[in-house]
Amino acid sequence: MTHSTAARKIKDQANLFAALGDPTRLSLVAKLIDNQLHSISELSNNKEMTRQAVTKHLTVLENVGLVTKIKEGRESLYMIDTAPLKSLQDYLDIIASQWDKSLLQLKLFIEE
Amino acid sequence: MTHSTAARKIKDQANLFAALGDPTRLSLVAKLIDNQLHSISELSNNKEMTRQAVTKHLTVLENVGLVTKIKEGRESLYMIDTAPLKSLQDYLDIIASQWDKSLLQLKLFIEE
DNA sequence: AACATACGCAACCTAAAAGTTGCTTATTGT
DNA sequence: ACAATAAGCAACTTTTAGGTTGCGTATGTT
Repeated sequence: MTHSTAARKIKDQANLFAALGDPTRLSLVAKLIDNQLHSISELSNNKEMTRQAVTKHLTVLENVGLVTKIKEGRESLYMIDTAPLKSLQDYLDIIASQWDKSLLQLKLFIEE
Repeated sequence: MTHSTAARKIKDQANLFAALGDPTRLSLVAKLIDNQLHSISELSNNKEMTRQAVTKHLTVLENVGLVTKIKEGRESLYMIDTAPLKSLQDYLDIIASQWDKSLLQLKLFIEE
């Protein structure tokens, strides 16, 4: 329940970035972006690593809310959730706007 | 010069995410966003870690192009570069739009 | 000249991430 | 019933990230 201090927030944000900070997980997101359900063994195909390794990566993505697991029969199906991605977009927008504001203030300072 | 295969691209992108995937580096970016030059020792203040640790984090940020180092006298001054951030924004936009497109196709499929 | 400040370099430690191997369980197909 | 497929669990190894300590060097200050 992530009790909301500023340090907590920045840590959550960092965890989200970190979840995407791995080539394997990034390619998993790319595969899942078609909005379909994908099983673990399907996602493990064409990867030069074991199924268990892929499972771990999927768990990392799940822990930050980027994917959801649905058990169906003997399969574990994963689907993407874009809400965290939108959160990241907002974060980057804030940084960018903050930067623009600083630039403006710098300009005003120089011209005064 | 990062010879541009698809694997290379996804790795670069992952490195960029990974660079932001640490609370310390995220707070460094927050400090640098004021568009001013900041020395290492200044950036090390109020942090419960050594100057050398901060230096390492700055190097990570520098390696992905998020900051630039300028040597001035005995000081090493860092400034932010937002180009990589914009690249990340573009990346997230692409993912989001891809997701929307998939949703549309799914809707069309269901309705046909 | 003497001292303090700012930093670089390199070796080292430790904890966590990434990945493997081996085994077990549950589900599906024949 | 039997074989094959899909996945979970746990122990283990290896690599890397994050951080410290110690020392040297350059620049600034008095």
